[in-house]
Amino acid sequence: MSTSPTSVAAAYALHHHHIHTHHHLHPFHHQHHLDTSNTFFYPPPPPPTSSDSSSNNTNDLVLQHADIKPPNPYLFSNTKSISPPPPTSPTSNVATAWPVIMQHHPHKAIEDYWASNSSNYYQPSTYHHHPNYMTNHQFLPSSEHEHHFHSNQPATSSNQGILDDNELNMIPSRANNDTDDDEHQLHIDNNDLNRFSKQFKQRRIKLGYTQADVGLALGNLYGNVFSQTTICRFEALQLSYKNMCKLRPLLAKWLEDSESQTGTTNSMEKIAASGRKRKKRTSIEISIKQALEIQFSRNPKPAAQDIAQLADQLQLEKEVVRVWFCNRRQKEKRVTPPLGDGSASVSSNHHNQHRNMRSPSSPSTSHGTGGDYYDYHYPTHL
DNA sequence: ATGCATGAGCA
DNA sequence: GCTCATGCATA
Repeated sequence: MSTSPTSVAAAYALHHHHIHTHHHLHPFHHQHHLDTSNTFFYPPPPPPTSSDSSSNNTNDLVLQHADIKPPNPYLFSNTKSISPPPPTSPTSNVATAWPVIMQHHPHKAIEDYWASNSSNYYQPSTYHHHPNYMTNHQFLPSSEHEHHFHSNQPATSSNQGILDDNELNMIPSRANNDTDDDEHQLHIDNNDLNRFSKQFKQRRIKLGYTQADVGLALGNLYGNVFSQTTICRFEALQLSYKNMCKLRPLLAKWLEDSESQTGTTNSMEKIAASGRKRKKRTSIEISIKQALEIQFSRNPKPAAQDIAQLADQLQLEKEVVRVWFCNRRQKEKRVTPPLGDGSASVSSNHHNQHRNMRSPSSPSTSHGTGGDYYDYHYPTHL
């Protein structure tokens, strides 16, 4: 909150080219859907004051991934298709294969589900089904790295003083704390990410771009667009460690390019909606959420049967409950996980992930801190 | 900024 | 059915 009212531009353009070849002037102009809140505000004339004091260390940010190819002019250029982006940089596991994958293969079960709940679905206005949309899944290594997460940094509160302006100091964190050897490396990365994300946000704002703009720009650069949500989460370190690492080089490059060519104009358009129905977001009552939280603290991975039962008790669809748990688990894996109260910590057999101890005081009671959303204090559960 | 959702890929 | 990346819609 407190963000400028214009901060959210939830429109996406999908007119990026896929790597190989063509581009196209996107045929879609989706003008509606610019509902009130999601207005478009395009990069206001970047007040480029290059050499901003704080940016003295520009390199500090953009460098690390030397693999990233040099800046290109096609940033934000709507009309163009630039030549193929770097298909094979290391970082590019991220941007390599760009199959235009757009086939839907509906799972039978889902179809059935839809059929029986048609009223709960609507036509999404997404670019997901656009031919140029690509998922990043394909080039993702594979899921292993489970053990890389627990290094949670006190992202917010602990280092408030930081980056006030031109400070680039590093995050205090547990620098000298060499508890875990194998984790050592990770901490470094985490600090790096932490610092980067902050700087990124600062500069992004300085350049006058919204999170949504950045997402679109990445599409121009690499061919794959990202949503405002993703950029937001990146800045807030609310992505998995791996995901953060994957996006960092892309964002670093964008930043570099943007800062170098101030003044470029750009235009982005949203593409038309298409495709399939999307389930309406179910709103789970706060009390129900509390119950779910309690269950989660007891067993983050309930069996199908448990889910069914829970769903029944809570009067929710089983699928909703299942998804809730999936999302909840994912949340635990973010670089900056939700703060939970110690008492409810997950049992988990594998190395217990230390949650970030952002505020020593923990929370289970209603404290006025900003933490809120998850500060239900588990009422002695069932 | 974030809650609930989708879908690919894997087991 | 899970994980993981990602996003629509909304608070």
